[in-house]
Amino acid sequence: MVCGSGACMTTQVSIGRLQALSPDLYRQKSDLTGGIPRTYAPGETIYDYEDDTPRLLFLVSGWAVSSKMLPNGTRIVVEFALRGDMISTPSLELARETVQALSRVTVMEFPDFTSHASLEVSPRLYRIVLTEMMRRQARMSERLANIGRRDALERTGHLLLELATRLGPSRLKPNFDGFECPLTQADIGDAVGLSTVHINRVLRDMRVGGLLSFRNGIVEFLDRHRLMELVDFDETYFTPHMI
Amino acid sequence: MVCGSGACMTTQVSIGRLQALSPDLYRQKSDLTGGIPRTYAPGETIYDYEDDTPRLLFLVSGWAVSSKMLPNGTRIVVEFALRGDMISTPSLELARETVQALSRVTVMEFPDFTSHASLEVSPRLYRIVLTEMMRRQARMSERLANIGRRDALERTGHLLLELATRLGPSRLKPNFDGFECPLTQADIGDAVGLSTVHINRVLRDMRVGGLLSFRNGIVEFLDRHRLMELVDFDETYFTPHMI
DNA sequence: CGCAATATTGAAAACGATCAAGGGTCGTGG
DNA sequence: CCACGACCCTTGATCGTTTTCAATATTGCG
Repeated sequence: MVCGSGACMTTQVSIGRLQALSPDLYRQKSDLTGGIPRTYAPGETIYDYEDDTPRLLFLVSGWAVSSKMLPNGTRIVVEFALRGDMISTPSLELARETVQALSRVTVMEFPDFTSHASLEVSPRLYRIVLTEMMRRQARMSERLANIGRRDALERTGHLLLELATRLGPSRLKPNFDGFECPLTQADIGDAVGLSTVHINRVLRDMRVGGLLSFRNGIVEFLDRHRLMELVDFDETYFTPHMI
Repeated sequence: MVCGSGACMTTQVSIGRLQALSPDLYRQKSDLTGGIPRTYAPGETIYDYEDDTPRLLFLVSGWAVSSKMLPNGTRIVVEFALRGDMISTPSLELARETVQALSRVTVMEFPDFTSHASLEVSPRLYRIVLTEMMRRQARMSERLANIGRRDALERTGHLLLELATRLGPSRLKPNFDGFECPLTQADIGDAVGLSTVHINRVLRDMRVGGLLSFRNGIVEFLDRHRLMELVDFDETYFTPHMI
């Protein structure tokens, strides 16, 4: 479905790179020493439940998608992972999810201590993993609500607003309300349970309605306030804990 | 939405009761000593993110539902919890979920060690919580796929087959393939993202099609094999890890 | 420059929601 | 014992949304 583009490359991750994480995350995650940094190109598979042994992966920069294929040939996106997110746990194996890079991505890789009873693990490390899993569950719970009980406009609006909120204030240009977004319309459709064609129509309606524009990999909120009202998006769902 | 029927009652949970858990679960969960047993009547609220302080709750017997209300007035069911499931974590607070009893229910309650950095916690306890969260994520991931990429028949078929698989072999009568199910059609609709009316029609179609019957709180598989094929249900998704 | 992936639009059809009305069951109180 | 209300189930008719199919741009990239 997504064409991989070569083998995984291992690189050095400089301190500067790690500090691309927000201050809070950096303080917390920097406890995770001994990880192996790796980078992936867009389209590459980072983790595949079928081939790979469980390990812990933290996304340092870039976008990744965790999805699964169904027997009927369709795909469902379980979540889009952003910098700071833990993108792999043994649960992905249970859930049969595959993680792929959507942009150039840097991850830190750790051995999966949760499978080895013998490993002595610091409570602090356990706490970090637990926290990440709780946040993931909160995101999944929100996605469930999105797909299950909202119409097409609300679903796509919610998804893009969620991503904007999780990314934090944009640093693209001054006075620009939006973000760089490597998703295709097919990705969005697979995330909100709609066909690609319909995502296209919904995005057009939003554009002509002066709500938001998504072209050439850039999402711009033309009127974020009105969009939030229209899809009734509650920002406090995602702040401050979930970001 | 569901009328509570009185205050929560605290009772003794005999060893016999705890052993209602499957052997594996019992062996594992019996490490959890010091919990407080409680029982709830159908319709009672077990945990409400708005009122309650985080704590860990394990379902010993009965059915519970974890759901959330959306600003647009609709409800989404995040999961149905069965015996052995951990039904409350701090993530429910993030995700704004409420847990209610669907039948008479017994739970074991523990303080939430994950919020208190000071608490010395055994790695074993951490492991149990982690395992439960992984299983919950796997279930949520499956529910996401169900709602997002399947039609009405497949969704309801999958849900009922999943519940049957998680419950294990029925002990109702010999040669009976089915289970006692305290869900209403509205519960099912809120779990799979369909209207109550449509759930009703789908169940009728399944009944007249000789696939399954759900009447008076009893789900009976009239032809489980054909149903599984029709909705292409892959049992290995749920066995053996997830049960 | 050319190919492959992605985006765009229209028309027709399928699917599920909604509205409306009625039926069954259970528990409670007169 | 029956009447009543609450809750849940059931069915028909209609409406609206979203899917599907098909054809045509457009974009990105080697």
